[in-house]
Amino acid sequence: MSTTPNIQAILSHLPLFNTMTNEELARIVRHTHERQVNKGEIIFQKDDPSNGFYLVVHGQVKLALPAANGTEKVVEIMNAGRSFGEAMMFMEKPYPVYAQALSDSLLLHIDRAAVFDEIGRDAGFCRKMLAGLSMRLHGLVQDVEAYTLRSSTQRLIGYLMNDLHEKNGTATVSLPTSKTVIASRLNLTPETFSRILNNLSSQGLIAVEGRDVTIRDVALLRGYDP
Amino acid sequence: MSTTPNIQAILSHLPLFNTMTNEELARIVRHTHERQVNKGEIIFQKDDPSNGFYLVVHGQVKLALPAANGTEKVVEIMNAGRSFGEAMMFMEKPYPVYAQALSDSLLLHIDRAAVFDEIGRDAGFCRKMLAGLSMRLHGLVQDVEAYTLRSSTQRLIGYLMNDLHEKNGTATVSLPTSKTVIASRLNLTPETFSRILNNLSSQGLIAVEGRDVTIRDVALLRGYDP
DNA sequence: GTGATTGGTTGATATGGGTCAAGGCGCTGC
DNA sequence: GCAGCGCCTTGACCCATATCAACCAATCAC
Repeated sequence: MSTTPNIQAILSHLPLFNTMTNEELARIVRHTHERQVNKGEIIFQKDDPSNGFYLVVHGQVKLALPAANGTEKVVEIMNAGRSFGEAMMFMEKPYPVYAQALSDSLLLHIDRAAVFDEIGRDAGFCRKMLAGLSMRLHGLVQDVEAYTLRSSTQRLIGYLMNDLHEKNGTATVSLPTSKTVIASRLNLTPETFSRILNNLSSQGLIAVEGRDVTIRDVALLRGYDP
Repeated sequence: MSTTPNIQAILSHLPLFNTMTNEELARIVRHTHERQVNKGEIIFQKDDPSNGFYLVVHGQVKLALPAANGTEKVVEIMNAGRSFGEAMMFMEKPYPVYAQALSDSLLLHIDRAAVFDEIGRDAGFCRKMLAGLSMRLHGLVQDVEAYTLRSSTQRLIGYLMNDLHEKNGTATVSLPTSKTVIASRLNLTPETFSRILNNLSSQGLIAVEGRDVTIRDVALLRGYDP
């Protein structure tokens, strides 16, 4: 017995699979298995070989690079609905990052074989995989732009802008995880992250309360200079 | 009359196309056109819409991001045989970078329509496109690692290591373009680039003569600390 | 040949963000 | 209730790399 939700039902709601016939989906499901991970658990290590890709059904996962003296650099924070590890499936290379659960999470792992098989049968699926990889690539170019061309304050503002649930004039962002992890994602130390929030607050541009950030004037913040 | 080489012949030697039948190739060729560009010429601007991808037949192209006060950040330097612009073809987004010829170059432009068409017919082709995108993605992750986790000296050494034509103990790298462009690629100012080369030289680890860098001891350089 | 332009080097100085250290606040466990 | 631990903040200081400025060498225009 298990609390297993219906894998096929889950997949059928995801963009990557939602145009598949039941028969196609069934083939995928046959090569999919669930993986329940606890907060802090490592999903795969850097340099592990890849034989499929993962989907976050619920929970939260980070991709990160090990850095000096046990520290890390967070590359991506992934919430429910996102997939990861596709790219390594198509190459003969091991994972260049490791994956760790930020909270208790339910993942699906889809075997490379099923994906390769389906690519051969379904050009639409192939195009979706291409689109997915293209999105990731685009995101990484944005990241490179941010890391190399923008100041720490600009990176933080950019992050808020992406995650904000735009209301009218005032907007709110709920940070999806700890400030330390987000700081790392933005290539900042927690200290600097804290100071920037503090600085923007004292200028009246934002208000911070725990993980909730209120943006007084979106346009003003977007145009912030230094 | 033209000095036009045979497009089909060129394509047939590239990994992406070399398993195609003549018929398949002919379809691609029908949607391919040459583009001769002079040194310094812009191939496309950031935010231009994409309707295909490019191949460098000969010459050299850089992808770059505009930065403050007319400067730029070089994202990638591409030599003959490389392709670029694939990812944007699969999304509804404009180019996130601009492309400029670093030397007089001959490019091929392959229309998105031909690619999409061929993806529908040839799963092998699709897999190769996926592999190509995956390689780019992997490269960008490496870049992110370099920018965020490594010192300027380590980035420069890493660059030399990738480009070296490994001999026995001693190795040689011929910088593929000006030091200024490579510096930008590594997210360094020309001044810092120059100083690092100088510094490594004075430690006897490398010898620099114009664009030729000789590495005395590859293992020693690879293990260099700061 | 001469001036102008491009690419590279060198030195002096500035600074953004990191590092180190200490302390606070709010959990969770018992 | 309080010990202990994560997470966050604050302050003092430091350092890697950028910036600014001057200059040199090679190449190019004509």
